[in-house]
Amino acid sequence: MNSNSIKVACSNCNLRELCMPMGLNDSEMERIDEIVATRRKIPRGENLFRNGEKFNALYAIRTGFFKTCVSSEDGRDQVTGFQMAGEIIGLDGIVSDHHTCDAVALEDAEVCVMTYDRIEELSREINALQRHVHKIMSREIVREHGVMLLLGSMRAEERLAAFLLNLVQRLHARGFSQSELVLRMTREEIGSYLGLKLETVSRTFSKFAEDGIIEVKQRHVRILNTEALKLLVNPQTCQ
Amino acid sequence: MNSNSIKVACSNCNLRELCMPMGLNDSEMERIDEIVATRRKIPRGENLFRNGEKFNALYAIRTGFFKTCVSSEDGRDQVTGFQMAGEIIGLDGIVSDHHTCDAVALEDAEVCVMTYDRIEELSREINALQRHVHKIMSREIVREHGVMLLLGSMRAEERLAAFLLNLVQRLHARGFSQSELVLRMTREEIGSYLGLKLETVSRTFSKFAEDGIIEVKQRHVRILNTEALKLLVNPQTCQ
DNA sequence: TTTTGATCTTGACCTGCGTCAACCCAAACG
DNA sequence: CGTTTGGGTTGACGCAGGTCAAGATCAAAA
Repeated sequence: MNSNSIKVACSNCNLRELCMPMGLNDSEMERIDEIVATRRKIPRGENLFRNGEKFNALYAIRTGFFKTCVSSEDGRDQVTGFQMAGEIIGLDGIVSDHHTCDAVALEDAEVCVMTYDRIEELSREINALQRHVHKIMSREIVREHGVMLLLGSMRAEERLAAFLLNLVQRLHARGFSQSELVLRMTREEIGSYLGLKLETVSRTFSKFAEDGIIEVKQRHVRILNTEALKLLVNPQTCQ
Repeated sequence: MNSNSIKVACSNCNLRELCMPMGLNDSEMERIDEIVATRRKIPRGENLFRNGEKFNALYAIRTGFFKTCVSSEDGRDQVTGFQMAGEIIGLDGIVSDHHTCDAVALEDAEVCVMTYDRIEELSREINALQRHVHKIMSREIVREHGVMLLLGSMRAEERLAAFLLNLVQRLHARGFSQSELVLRMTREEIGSYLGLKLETVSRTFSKFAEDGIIEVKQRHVRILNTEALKLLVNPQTCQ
């Protein structure tokens, strides 16, 4: 019984509302614990998985921050998302049994490794888990719809405003400030995600700062006027 | 026993490889048939479902052609996909129990209504179905990654080329020509999907036609030079 | 402490696509 | 059979954001 063995259990993980189904009875909870085969630490800058690798597990982020990105054959790169504690990555691998994107840790991270076989097995027996898995995938589809809307129809300021609001909202749900955040990614990565060049991201940050909407010092951002950001994203509605 | 009653069965549907799992034994196949509760016809221009409506079923397209679109509160609109026979729509509704986008028939269509409760139930018992459902959702996630790459990093010509190639490829898989297609959507809908204005779509079609890559007559498109299109999408690679 | 390399900022200029407007075309209809 | 109407095309022009280049800033290494 080393110090790790008690920690590897969803039932006493403080992130369980984020990545596990709710309303389980004790025996179900016990079984769910079996899903997490092992933990894995990923130092900043390293890959959790790479495009082309064999898929065999989903990962629940315990600590740290990731980006996922796809790339076309000719080297074009697109960040498809930023993931934080409690979120699940690896869903892209199910369809072809191989991962189709890269997942890179943007800070030292630790993930729970959940083998897909075990998830399949258990979700046949525990209805709540089955539904939960479906919901996680559906949520990802809906999130991506939102990104498509952003990439397809918003201007630079709107994109960056939406991005910041989304980030603080998710951080807030994890107990962090509603108005202050530390960006774990570079301007270039933000730009890639938002379909902008890094210079445009930088300029837009400066513009927001000039307008008194935010304060920026390198990767530290303080939101001074949330309403103004919301207004930027939804010009007509909030007037 | 009316003429309809024999038709409502996946086991003798010619689209079954497209929307159902493979390698089932007879008794499993029989059970799968139960998934399709009913069929529904949607005339051109009508909605299969709308944003906000209660979710309770997924739909397999039997005939016809759909678009799905999301819209922001301030009326911005984004086409998130075009779906054809054998494809499944409605996955967006699972996460919140309500649909989060609109599905509109672009030509008279018929869908198989598969209630979600029944899918859940059966996929607990039939492993192949469970895996199939997961794969369908994962495939949608991967598809959307591709769209994000397109929207985030491609120029107009590249986007339209990728769009055309994707369409013919899917049509070809359904037994249609590799080089000829009839667009079921307007220039504006193509533009919305690709993050372009309809004028740009029209101009780019004309440009392709001038360059001898395609022939366009209204919504009829004939691809004269597939390689040129591929080259546009992947400038470096295919040289 | 200095050096180095990565990241970020800012300016000047350019261009791809959006905007606006006029016109064309074909199917639907009285 | 002319008219209407929704969709498509094309041109002229402007601008948001890309490109290129020069510094600034900061953290890690030496």
